[in-house]
Formats: sequence, C-alpha cells, structure tokens
Amino acid sequence: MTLLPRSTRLTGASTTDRGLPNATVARLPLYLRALTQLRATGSATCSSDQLAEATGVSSANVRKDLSHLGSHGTRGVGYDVAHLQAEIAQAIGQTQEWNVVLIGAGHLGKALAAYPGFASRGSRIVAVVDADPERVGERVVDGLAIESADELDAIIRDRAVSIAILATPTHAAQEVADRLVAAGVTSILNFAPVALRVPDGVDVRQVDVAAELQILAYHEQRKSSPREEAVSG
Amino acid sequence: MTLLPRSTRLTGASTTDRGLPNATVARLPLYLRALTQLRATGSATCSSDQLAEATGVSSANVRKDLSHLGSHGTRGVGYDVAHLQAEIAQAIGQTQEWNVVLIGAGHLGKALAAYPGFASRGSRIVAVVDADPERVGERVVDGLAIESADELDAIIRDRAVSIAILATPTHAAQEVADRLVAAGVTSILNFAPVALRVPDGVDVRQVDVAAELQILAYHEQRKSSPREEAVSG
DNA sequence: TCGATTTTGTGAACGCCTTCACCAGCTCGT
DNA sequence: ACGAGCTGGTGAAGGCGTTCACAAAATCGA
Ligand SMILES: NC(=O)c1ccc[n+]([C@@H]2O[C@H](COP(=O)([O-])OP(=O)(O)OC[C@H]3O[C@@H](n4cnc5c(N)ncnc54)[C@H](O)[C@@H]3O)[C@@H](O)[C@H]2O)c1
Ligand SMILES: NC(=O)c1ccc[n+]([C@@H]2O[C@H](COP(=O)([O-])OP(=O)(O)OC[C@H]3O[C@@H](n4cnc5c(N)ncnc54)[C@H](O)[C@@H]3O)[C@@H](O)[C@H]2O)c1
Repeated sequence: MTLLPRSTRLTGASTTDRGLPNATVARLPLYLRALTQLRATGSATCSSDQLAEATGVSSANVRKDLSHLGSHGTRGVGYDVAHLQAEIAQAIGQTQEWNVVLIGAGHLGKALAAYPGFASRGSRIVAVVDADPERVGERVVDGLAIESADELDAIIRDRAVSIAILATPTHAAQEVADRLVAAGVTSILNFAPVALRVPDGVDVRQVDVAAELQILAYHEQRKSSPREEAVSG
Repeated sequence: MTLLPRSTRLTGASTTDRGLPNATVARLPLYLRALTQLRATGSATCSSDQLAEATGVSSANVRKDLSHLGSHGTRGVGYDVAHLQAEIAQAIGQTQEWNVVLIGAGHLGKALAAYPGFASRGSRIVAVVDADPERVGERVVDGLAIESADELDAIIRDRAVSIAILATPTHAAQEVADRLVAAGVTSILNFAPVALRVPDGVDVRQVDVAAELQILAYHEQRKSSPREEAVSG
C-alpha cells in the first residue's frame, strides 16, 4: 500500500490555457528521473510499463500523462528515451537553470544548501542568507557563503532569482515571505509549518515533515485497531 | 505527493468503516496546528472561517472535513477549541506518542534528528542509525546518539518502532526499506528520490524536495512565457 | 417573545483525476 | 506477405474531492 501525498494548492488548470493538469505536472519530475536512469543503462526505448515500474504510477496513467505532452511514442515499441527526456525537460522548464535563494542557514538550511541533488534537476542555489550576523561569511559549500539577510532584495534582483526556499523559524516565515514577494520572487518552497499568505500569482508549495508523520500515524492507528469486519446490514 | 501506486485500498466501502477521506486526513494536522495556536491566544471557540484563515483551506472544506469526524460545532457560535483539538488528536492517533527510527545521519538526517518540532506533534525519534562506523557514537542531540545500522532490527523490535524516516543515499534506500519492513516497520517517510517497493500493508510517503522545485519551475516558466490571454467568450 | 444575525451541517452539482477497455499501429518470425 | 504479439492513444466511465447554496440552530438585543 502506498499513500498519495500532495497538497496541491496551485492555481487550478483553466480550460482556456494550454497548461498541463496539475497532477501530471507533479509526476513529470518522476518520469524525468526514471528516464535519466534508463538512459544511463543504455536503453534506447522504454515502455509505459517500464516507466510505471520505475515510478510507482500505473501504466495507464503514464500514457495519459505523456499524451498530454503531445508526446509521440511508437506503438509496439515504446517511447524513445532520449527524445522523451528532452520533451519532458522542455515542458517543465529544465532547459534552463533556475536560480534559487535559500533563506535561513540553520540545521535544515545548511543541509539543503549542501545538497547536490538540485543541480542535476534544474535548480541552482545562488545565495544563502541568514539574519544572524555571526553566521554571515560562513561557507556552506564550495562557492557558496552565507550572506546577510539585509542584502536579500539586491540578491534577488541582481541574480535573477524567482524561486526561494524558506527555511527560517516559523515566527519569521510570513515576514520573510512578504519581503521575498516584494522583491520579485514568485515561487516559494516553504518548510516552516505555517500557511503563508501571498498575493495571486505567487505559488507556494509546502513541505511539512511533522505533518507527514502525523498522516502515517493515522494509518498506523487504524492498522493496529481491531477492524470491524463488515458482515451484514 | 508525489508518487502513487496501484492499490490505495483505504475505501472500506463498508458502512461500519470509520475511515476518513484521504484528503481530510492530510488536512487534520493543519487544523490541529491552528487549534493549538488559537488555544494559546485564549480563544475558547473558533469558527470555520477562522480555521480557514489559519490553514489556507476554504471554510466550506473545513466544515466538511470536521463533519467527517462526527464533530459537532455549535451553529451561530463555532467550534469549541479544546474539544475539537482533543477530537482531532484522537482521530489521527495523537493521544499516544509514536516511536520513530531515523536511518542515515548525514546532512539531512542530522537536521531532522535535531528538529524539536516532532515532539510537539506526536512523534518521537527514539534512535538514529548510520552505516558509517565512524559516525556511530556521535551525539546528534541531547539523549540521542548515532547507533550502528547493524542494530536496526533489535532497535525496531525492542523500542516498539513502527515508523521510519529514511534519509540514506538513494542507492541504499530500497535495501534499507526491505530491512525495515522485514523488522516490522509499517510506515516509511522517504526522503531519497526513488520509488520504494514495499508490500501491501506498508505505507510510504515520499518527500522529494528537488521535485517540488521542478514543479515550481514549471509554473515559473508559464508565468514568464508570453501567455496567450484567452479572450474569447 | 421576536426578529436580526451568525455560523454550522449537508445534499447536490461540478470538476479533476484515474482506471478501464479497446482500437490502431509497429515489429518480427515464418 | 501475413498473422501473432506488443504497446501507445484515447474515449468513456467511475471515483473522489471541492464548492455551492441554503435550511437549521444558536445567540443577542430590545
Ligand atoms: N530541522 C528540520 O529538520 C526541520 C524539519 C521540518 C521543518 N523544519 C522547519 O524549517 C525551519 C528551519 O528549521 P531549522 O531546524 O533549520 O531551524 P534553525 O533554528 O536551525 O535555523 C533557522 C535559521 O534561520 C535564521 N533566521 C531567523 N530569522 C531569520 C530571518 N528573518 N531571515 C533570515 N534568516 C533568519 C536563523 O538565524 C537560523 O540560522 C523551521 O521553520 C522549522 O520548523 C525544520
Ligand atoms: N541534504 C538534503 O538537503 C536533501 C534534500 C533532498 C533529498 N535528500 C535525500 O536525502 C538522502 C540523504 O541526504 P543527505 O544529504 O543527508 O546525504 P548524506 O550523504 O549527507 O548522508 C547519508 C548518510 O547515510 C548513511 N548511510 C549510507 N548507507 C546507509 C545504510 N545502508 N544504512 C544506514 N545509513 C547509511 C551514510 O553513512 C551517511 O551518513 C539522500 O537520498 C538525498 O537524496 C537530501
């Protein structure tokens, strides 16, 4: 059994724009990851079943998702790995690198700043800022030192940042988010367990680790409780 | 959210099944968080509008969710904060503490191990294990030292662990998951960007930070591209 | 007591997403 | 050339979740 997560509070797909379904967008990164692996193994083509296997999505769902791209697999053969990879990359904007600013260089922030997994997936952390003067100047990873939060506006404008990762304490999150938005950030990945208020046009995705555990706990509770087997009406 | 498999067999379909809708379960932690805050401010009651405000969920959705609990607010007044808090806590199993084991004490694992936000929300990390002998013995937080991965089975059994947080490198994740399941773990929170294969009855929730950024990037791309403003109609 | 006001609970409508079922198109062996 | 076997594309159906709209129930002031 696997549970689906996903609080997707992004703008609903409207009928008039050519946008992909939200659920599909959320899965494209998974396909991309799988395709990269397949390519490394030398596979030139792959079937929807293979992608299903690698991602945990049903094969029918894979085909439906890819059909939204206008993708062209070949019946009886499958999808061309390299071609599909390029197509998905283009669809989700991985043909360019996205400059990201990380705010809050504490326990979590430092781990994220040091994470090499972003670079290979289209994002580049171009600055790490913190409000604590004592942390400013500290190097978190090669080529990346903690900068002062005072310079946030300048950093965002000068380095063409449109995406921010928010890893400050909860009590500072809303205030920081306001500053980010004012400086031009239009996407925020928020780790602070609080619902951010942002204007229309700004996307927020929330990662709440404690809540994830609570959801798991709910199901644990149900597993251990003696389930009433439904018999008759 | 991000991954979803074939069988999500939560629907008992039986009338005696007390199961809550998945989407509702995912929001209960948010309500609980909001209620805790409200209680701290001294509010005795709150309306669905207030909860909506605090969580970012629509008020109609809040009411629908709470109605699934069999909870009864008072018309014209709202919900009793303390009572609702207790009711939600019971529904998602927060009347007990859940013992959690964390595997992989690297950058991310150490940050998670030091995070105080789990304790107040029903989970307690009772062990941190790592395969690197050099890390064994290191203290990550008061009362918690890194233990050897060899002792994983014993830890899980002796400390009544049913939930695991997986923070090892990607290449080790599936193997570790297999060991966890064999030792009796039935819920896994996985940070490694890979789709775990687990037997029925085991829940997996996936946190893929890089994928979150990719999803934001998709929307960024659409914002900046010369959007065809739908005029017709 | 009564009417104005607030706020819940909920059936119904709606929309999104997944799954099903099956046809179309490709390869390969003979 | 042709049939057998794969595999993608896709309309239809069904399930799930959110939103709408409003009746019911409670409080309050006069
Ligand atoms: N540590 C975890 O594993 C973890 C897990 C889940 C959620 N979170 C959440 O992530 C956030 C960060 O957690 P953490 O453990 O890294 O906290 P932390 O206290 O270790 O680090 C927070 C950092 O933010 C800086 N900061 C404070 N105010 C700031 C401001 N206005 N501008 C810029 N920087 C500021 C602080 O100086 C500090 O360095 C918190 O909201 C926490 O709830 C953390
Ligand atoms: N660091 C981040 O911010 C971040 C962000 C997103 C995802 N992730 C993912 O989280 C996982 C951990 O990331 P990290 O940055 O902490 O990596 P890391 O290399 O810093 O730490 C991994 C730790 O796991 C230990 N380990 C390896 N094999 C093990 C095994 N079989 N059993 C137990 N422990 C084992 C290693 O000794 C090491 O201490 C990775 O899968 C990574 O992709 C990390």
